Amino acid sequence: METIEKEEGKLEVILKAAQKKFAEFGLAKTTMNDIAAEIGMGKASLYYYFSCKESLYEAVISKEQDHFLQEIQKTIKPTASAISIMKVYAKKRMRLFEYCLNLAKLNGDGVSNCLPFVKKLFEEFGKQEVELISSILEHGMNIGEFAPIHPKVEAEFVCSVMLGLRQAAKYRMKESLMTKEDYKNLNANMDKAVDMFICSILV
Amino acid sequence: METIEKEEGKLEVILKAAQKKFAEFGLAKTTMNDIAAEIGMGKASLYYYFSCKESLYEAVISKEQDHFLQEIQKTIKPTASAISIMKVYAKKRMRLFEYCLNLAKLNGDGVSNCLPFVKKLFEEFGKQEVELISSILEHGMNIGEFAPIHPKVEAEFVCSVMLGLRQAAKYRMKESLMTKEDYKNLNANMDKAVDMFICSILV
DNA sequence: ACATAGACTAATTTTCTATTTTGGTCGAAT
DNA sequence: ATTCGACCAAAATAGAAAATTAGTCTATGT
Repeated sequence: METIEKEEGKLEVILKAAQKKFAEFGLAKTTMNDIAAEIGMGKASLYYYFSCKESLYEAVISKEQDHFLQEIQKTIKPTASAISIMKVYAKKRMRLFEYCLNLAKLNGDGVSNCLPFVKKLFEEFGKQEVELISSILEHGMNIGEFAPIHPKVEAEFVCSVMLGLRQAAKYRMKESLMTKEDYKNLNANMDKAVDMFICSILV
Repeated sequence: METIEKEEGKLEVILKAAQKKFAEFGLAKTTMNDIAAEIGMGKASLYYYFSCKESLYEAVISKEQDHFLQEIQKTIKPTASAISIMKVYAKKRMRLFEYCLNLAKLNGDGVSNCLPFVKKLFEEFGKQEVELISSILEHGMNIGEFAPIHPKVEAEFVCSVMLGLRQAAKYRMKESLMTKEDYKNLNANMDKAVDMFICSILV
């Protein structure tokens, strides 16, 4: 029995095409045809794998979310100091958003004018990130780096600041698209904010 | 020669009506008729005082801006510690936005999908606030409370965080309107962020 | 001159309708 | 198990018709 991997599963191929098209046009402006055409398939065939457009979009977001959280998890070594983990977190978070474009869009566009199920996806991701940061903070408390705090409360605060800085960057930018310069500035602000936060909870 | 003040100037009356209506409906959805009707005037008469709708809106924003900056200036006593000034600033800023509704809207709504002249108004206000905070930080440096920093850079960072937190709050809120609870949370986050910031630049 | 407003216009917005596109289904083919 | 052409109903789009609205001009009273 040979497990040949020359071909990735069809599902994977579809997801990649969908990821690409959704990132390019957004959920509303991407048609099922766009996605099918991208991989030379018939539109109807997509419905063999996904019950509807929304579920395909959900799968794409889920994929990016998993990738995001998995990559972040890698940076968390129980041996490392919580301080350095938090610092690495901020940096890696920014870099990951460049790959997880749909996730980034979810964080960048307003969530008020979007479908309820998209809002749910965003909130779910937010919750998971709060959870993750909570665990880092707890780790820091356990090894005596951080003062006794409410991990969840503080994690929510940090997430608000990070989300906010991204929004503020979009708000302030000159063109309708963020330039390299904008990203550089955003990165700097993120690092600064996280440093400040860490400083504020040191023992 | 007697200076009777029983009647406020017509210009003032118009500005108040415009402020009210713009705050209620926004720039686009407020008609010159709405404003004129509010004070029992003919629409055409407004054009005796203001050349166009935009200039009337500008005047309203200017008025709120002046009020905002003037009120803030009051809190800055050269004798007070820069630390306390910054803390008061954060609190007063939030309270003032509840009165300067059009200014708050400018800060709350996205600025990307609006007229260029509105974007300019926002940027101008932003600049003035950066200037103001800069002066507070410099004051703090002069009296030896704050470490040697670049006041403008730090001021811009604080403004980004404050703008961002407001945006994040809008992002996270359940309803399309902010509840008392949302405001309470936003207030807490603002205070916390400013405290953190102050802490980060102490000598 | 100072203020005000009715009547008017050009431009913009809104509304309504005809047309196309798109999400989704089904049965046939492979 | 997988793919797709043909089809449908719903949604988006486009374009013309109708209604609002910003702004002007002139007349009128003060």
